[in-house]
Amino acid sequence: MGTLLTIGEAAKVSGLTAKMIRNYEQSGLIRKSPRTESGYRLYNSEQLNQLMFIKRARNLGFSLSDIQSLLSLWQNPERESRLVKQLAQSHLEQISTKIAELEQMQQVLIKLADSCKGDTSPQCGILEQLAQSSI
Amino acid sequence: MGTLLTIGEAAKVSGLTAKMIRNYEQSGLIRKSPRTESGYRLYNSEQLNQLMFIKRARNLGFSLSDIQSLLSLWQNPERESRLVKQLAQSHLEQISTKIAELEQMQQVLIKLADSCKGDTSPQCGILEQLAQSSI
DNA sequence: CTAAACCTTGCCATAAGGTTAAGGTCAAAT
DNA sequence: ATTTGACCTTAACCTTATGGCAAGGTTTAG
Repeated sequence: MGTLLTIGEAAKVSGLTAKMIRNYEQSGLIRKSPRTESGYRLYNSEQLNQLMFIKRARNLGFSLSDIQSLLSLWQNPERESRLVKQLAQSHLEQISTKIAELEQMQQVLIKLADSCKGDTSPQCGILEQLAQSSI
Repeated sequence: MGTLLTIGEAAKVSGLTAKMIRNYEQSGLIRKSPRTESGYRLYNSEQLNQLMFIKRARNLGFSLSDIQSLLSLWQNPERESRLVKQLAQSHLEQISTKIAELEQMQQVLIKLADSCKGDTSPQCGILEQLAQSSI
């Protein structure tokens, strides 16, 4: 139960890197971990759960700033789930916006690429349209 | 025909910022522009066309490094259009990959958000799943 | 003549790390 | 007992593509 992991072990288990864990500590996302006499960081299972929480949230694209809020809500037993959902939906909107932007680029790029034969001749619709049109 | 623009005017016309134009010059993307006696940069129509080319390529999500290649191909009358098309298609692949990643996040996030009532109670499926599941 | 609106360089900050350096520590093998 | 190799420490710089600010010079309009 009381197993303590070094930063490398915690990194391996959580899927983060040791560097990320140190960064999260320095930026205040997680509390400073206790150290051995020689200065090695040690992580208990509670802190490991926090690290895995962070890893999962990063996988979903949440910013570290959002994750700070999520961690704080997670640890507050009197939270309102409304605030959590707001965060998630705001993030979802950003994702949708980003997808729409990328799809717009994709459409234009496909048209451009179609207008270029892609052979050994210099003639190329991509360059022509980048040079002239109002894309 | 021989109109010369200051950096602020060139920025306005191209849609870039003066800061970006200076950065592009310093990073070697565009050549150093001529200056007035007092040191102000001046842009002629050819350089303005380059700036607009850059702006359009940025709007399509090309990196500055890609744009360096595109500019070089554009200015080389003996280019092979094949190389231009390769660049565009490689960029298209990156866009598709990014879209797929975002859509994956989107799907998971929608499920998570659905599992949270979003009211004034602390109970929240988003936090629960970030805390436990293997997302 | 002066004040606003330009322009200049240079440095710092962002997000989220990766990389490298220079050095301390620990455990196992010799 | 010592050495080796894997691990840990901090610090500092690199990345991408800008934004922002400071401190100062220039130009233009009133």
